[in-house]
Amino acid sequence: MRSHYCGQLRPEHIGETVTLYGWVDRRRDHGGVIFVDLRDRSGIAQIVSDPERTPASYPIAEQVRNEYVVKVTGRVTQRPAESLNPKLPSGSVEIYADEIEVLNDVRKPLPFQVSVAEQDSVREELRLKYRYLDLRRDRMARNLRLRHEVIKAIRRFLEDQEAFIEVETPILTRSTPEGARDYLVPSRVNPGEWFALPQSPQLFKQILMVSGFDRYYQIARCFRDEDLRADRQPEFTQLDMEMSFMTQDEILDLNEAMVCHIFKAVKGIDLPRPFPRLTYADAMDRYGSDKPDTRYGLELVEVSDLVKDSGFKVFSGAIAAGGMVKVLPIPGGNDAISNVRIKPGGDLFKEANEAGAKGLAYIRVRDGGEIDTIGAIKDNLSDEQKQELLARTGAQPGHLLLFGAGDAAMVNKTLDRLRQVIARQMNLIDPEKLNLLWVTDFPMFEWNADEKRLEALHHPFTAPFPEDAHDLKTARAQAYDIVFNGFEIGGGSLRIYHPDLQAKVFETIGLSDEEARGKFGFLLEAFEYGTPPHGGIAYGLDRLVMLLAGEESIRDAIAFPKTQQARCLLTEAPSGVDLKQLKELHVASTHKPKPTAAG
RNA sequence: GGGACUGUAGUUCAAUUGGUUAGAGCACCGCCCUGUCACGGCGGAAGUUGCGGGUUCGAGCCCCGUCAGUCCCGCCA
Repeated sequence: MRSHYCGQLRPEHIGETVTLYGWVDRRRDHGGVIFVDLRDRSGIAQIVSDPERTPASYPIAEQVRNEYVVKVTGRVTQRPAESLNPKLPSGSVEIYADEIEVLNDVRKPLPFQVSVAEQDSVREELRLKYRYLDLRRDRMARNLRLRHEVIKAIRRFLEDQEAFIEVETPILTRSTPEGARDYLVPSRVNPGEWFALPQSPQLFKQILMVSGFDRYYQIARCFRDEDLRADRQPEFTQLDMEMSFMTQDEILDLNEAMVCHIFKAVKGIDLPRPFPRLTYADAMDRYGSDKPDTRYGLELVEVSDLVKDSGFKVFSGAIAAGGMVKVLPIPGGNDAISNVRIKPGGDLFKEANEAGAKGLAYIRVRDGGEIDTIGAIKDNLSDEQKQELLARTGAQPGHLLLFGAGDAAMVNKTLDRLRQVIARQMNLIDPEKLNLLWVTDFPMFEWNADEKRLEALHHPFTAPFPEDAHDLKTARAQAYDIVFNGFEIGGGSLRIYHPDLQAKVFETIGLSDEEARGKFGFLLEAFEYGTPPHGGIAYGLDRLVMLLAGEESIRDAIAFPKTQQARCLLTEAPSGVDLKQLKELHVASTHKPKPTAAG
């Protein structure tokens, strides 16, 4: 006799006598024959009980109701073909039960329907409060198994094929140099001192390179105390990697192989290699984004030089102020997008407005080829300029051209948003497409207008290209992001390993030697003992799983996620604590803890 | 910190735009039928319309506040 947990019955088990455990999905009895659908990882195993053969089982089976936990012993048989409904997730085998034992009851009614057939959308609040039931549902169970398969594929590839080892790094640690708020933990034995939960294992993995573990990885939990989004949780999982003695190209190549291995293992898909590589400058130029969705066209065209001397002040003024004018050409946009939507009050205007644009100039190319546009363009651009515009943007009859004018960051942000919204609305996205690409050559720094200083775009240990190192302020970094269908799923860089270059970078971002020593002196000291050239990458694992599962929220890729208020509805964390606990931790209470549900 | 949306039976949704006893599907309970798979038939129970206040002859609907959830901006290597 074989014993199975939770099903796994397959046609090759026909004829065997098995014991099966699981949750009953449905129960019906027909003429003394009991039918029980048992939830199974691959669908449904059907249990049949015949009271003529097994009279003793009938009274027991009668108790079987939806969601009850049962143990079934019986012989596996083929189901009659005509009884199979191909639209339902039923299995092709059934068990002729000799015995059905109810192992446990379920409280009724359930907070929401869990059965396989009922996949109604349920309020997320309820799903999170009763997460154990939510995870019993097909969709979530599938997502968690997919997550497991992804992690398994990562481990197989990195450990078995590429000789990486996993090293765990501390959860109780110091603040890392990344810019998010830390979660803090008071130290009882060190009054007044605090640990921080890691925002990433960044410093430890670089130290491991100094230690000679030249191929490190970790499935690492990370914490950032910032506001939540559909794709951001305060506690998330990173695939963290670091390796020594490798060039950027070698690192990208290895990572491509890994990503392909994952897609093959969990989706059975062979991704074409190499992945396209776009420089940051190209990505911004063509898409206005450093994580472009290349599943559709709608590429941007800069026309600053063409309109810089025009009488249209919005254009010429923007350029005079150091900005740019760019066009988003939309094939078929003339019909698909009405003026109402572009003008104040319209949805596209609002999108542009939220990105910082004051308005949206446009040109329509009517189906006959004649041009229709706003007055300011009509009056202030010559016919030659208009024709040149059409030629430059490849505009054909039916095109709509939307203009962005102003400082480069705003123009790119505006047109990037419009590009995405319009692609979605005009159904330009092929759901079958899986576009992976690298964005490389990021700038080292970006200007922080609030603090009036340069800031490391990636982090301050990122190495510049050697040929750019003479002028760090404008240098390109040896940094790279991997983008999947418009989502950044990972990013990394080669690191600085020479103290004098590191000092120059600190100087550039206005960090004094003293401050740098204070923040991560231990790392700088470690670097004095023979640091190998090294670099790495980190992937947002939850986000990757979300995308592979076709979900739109990272919460659907995490077993026990937090709400947008960073609360856990299942455990009701965070919660107040006893004053006694606070005293032991040398923490003064200034806020009354919120009353818990328990009172 | 800010903007938007949502909250009605266990659940998913209705409620003719302020009108009298708040309905339906599924789930639940009871009975019947019986190789069924979203089975079928008959019947039943189920509601402080998130909570508090206000306007009104009258509020699920309007106003104010509050709580919770979602999406977004800010924030986030």
